Amino acid sequence: MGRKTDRASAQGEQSRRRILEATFEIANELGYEGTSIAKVSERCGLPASSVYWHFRNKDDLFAEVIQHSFDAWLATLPRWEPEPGTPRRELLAARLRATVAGYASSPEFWRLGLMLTLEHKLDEPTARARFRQIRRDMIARVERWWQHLLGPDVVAARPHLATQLAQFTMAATDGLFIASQAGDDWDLPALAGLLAAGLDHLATDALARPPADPEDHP
Amino acid sequence: MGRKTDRASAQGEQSRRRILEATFEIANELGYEGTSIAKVSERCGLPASSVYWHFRNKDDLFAEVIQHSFDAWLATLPRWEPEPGTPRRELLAARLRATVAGYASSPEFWRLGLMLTLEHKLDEPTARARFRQIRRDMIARVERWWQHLLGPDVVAARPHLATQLAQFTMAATDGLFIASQAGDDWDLPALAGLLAAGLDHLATDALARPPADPEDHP
DNA sequence: ATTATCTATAGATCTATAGATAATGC
DNA sequence: ATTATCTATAGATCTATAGATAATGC
Repeated sequence: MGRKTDRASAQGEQSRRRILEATFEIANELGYEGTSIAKVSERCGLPASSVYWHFRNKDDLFAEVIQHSFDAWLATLPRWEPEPGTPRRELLAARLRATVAGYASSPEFWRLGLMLTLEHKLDEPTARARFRQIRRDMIARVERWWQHLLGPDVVAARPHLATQLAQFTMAATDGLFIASQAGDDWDLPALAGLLAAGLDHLATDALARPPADPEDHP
Repeated sequence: MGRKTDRASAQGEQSRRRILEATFEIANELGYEGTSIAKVSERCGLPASSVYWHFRNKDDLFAEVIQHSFDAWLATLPRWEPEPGTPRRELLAARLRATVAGYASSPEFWRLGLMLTLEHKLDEPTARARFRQIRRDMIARVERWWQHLLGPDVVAARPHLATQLAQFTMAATDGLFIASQAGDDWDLPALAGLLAAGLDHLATDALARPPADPEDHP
C-alpha cells in the first residue's frame, strides 16, 4: 500500500528509462532475437545486473519497451480534424499522406513491431502479442474513421464495408512502410495520393452495387 | 580448371544442402541476427566446423541461403497465362488472388526477405542487399505485367503509369502478407479482389485525365 | 529499512580455427 | 592428392544471480 508514495529515487526512474531506450535502439537494428542484455548493458552504460534489477528478464523488458515506445509514438500521431465540407477524397489523401510522412520521419516503433510480427519462435514473447494487440487497436481506429467518412446510413446498410476498407488501408500503408524501409526510392506522397483515389473509388463502387455480400449479417 | 569435373562427392553436396536448409528454417523463425552457427550446427546435425568448411562465414552462408531459397521459391510461382479476351479486372483479380494464396501457403522466403529488410545494422549483410535486388526484380516483373495489361499505346503516352501501378501493387501485396503473418483473420481473397477493383479503377482513372504529371518525362 | 547500483562470477553458448581422421578417385 | 568430416579447444560473449556497497528517507 502506498508503495508508489515512497518515491523511487529519481535516479532509479532515469536508469530504467535509459535501459528502455537502449533496448529500443538495439532492437530496432537487430530485432528481438538479435538483442542481448549484454548489448543493452553496454549501450546504456549500466551493468547487466541493473537491467535484471529493473526487469525480471528479457521478455519482461521487451514488453515494457513496446509499451513505452508505443506511448511515445502515439503522442507523435497528428490529431485528426474532421474539417467539415472537404470532399472525401481530399480527406483521405491528406490523412494518408500524413500517415506515410509520419512513418518516414519516425519509423522506429512500427519497424520494431513488424520485426516482432515476422519473428515467430514457438514460445512467443509477450512483446509480440502486445504489438499485435496495438495493431488491432489501430485497425479498429481506422475502421471508426471509415465509419465516420461513410456516414451512419451507409454503415448500417453495409456493416462490413468499413471493416474491409480499414483492413485495406492498413495493408496498403504497411506496404508503403516496407518500401520506405527497403530504401526503394518511390514517390511515397504520390503513392499515398493514389491510394486515396483507389479507396475513394472502392467506397463509391461498393455503394453503387447491392450488398450481395453473403457475409453481410454480423 | 575442370575443378567442377572432380565431382565433389555426393555426400558433400548433401551436407551443404542440409546446412542451407537448417539455416533457412532457423532464420525464418529468428531472423538474421537471431541465427547462430551453433544453432544451425545443432539443427543440421553437423559440427560447426563443417559449416565453416562449406561457407566462409555467416554472411556468406546467408547470401547462399537467399539464393538457394529464392530459386526454390521462384519455381513455386504460378505461370502467368495471358488468356486473351478476359477483362482486365478479372485478370487482375485472378493474379492477385494467386499471389496472396502463394504467400499463405509458402511464406518462408518472403518472410525472411522482409526480416532482412527491417533489420539494418550498420554493416549490412550481403543477404540483405541480395534480397533487395530480388525485390526490385520482382517489381520490375510486375511493371512489365502492367505494361502488358495497359497496352503499348498507353505505355507510350504515360510512361510512369505502369511504374506507379506496379509499386502500388507490390505495396498492397506486401501489406496483405504482413496481415497473414500477424495472424489477423482477414478474408485475404476478398481483399485481393478489392485490390484488383481498386487498381482497375486507378488505371482507368489515370487515362481519363491528362498526363499533367510533371515527372512524366523520363 | 528501502532502493539502486556495483563487483564478481558460474556456467552456458558461441565463433572460428587447428589438426587428426576417413573416404574417394586417380 | 582431394574432399569432407570429425574432435578439441581458445577465447569471446552472454545470462542470471549472489552479495557487497552506497544513497535516501524515516
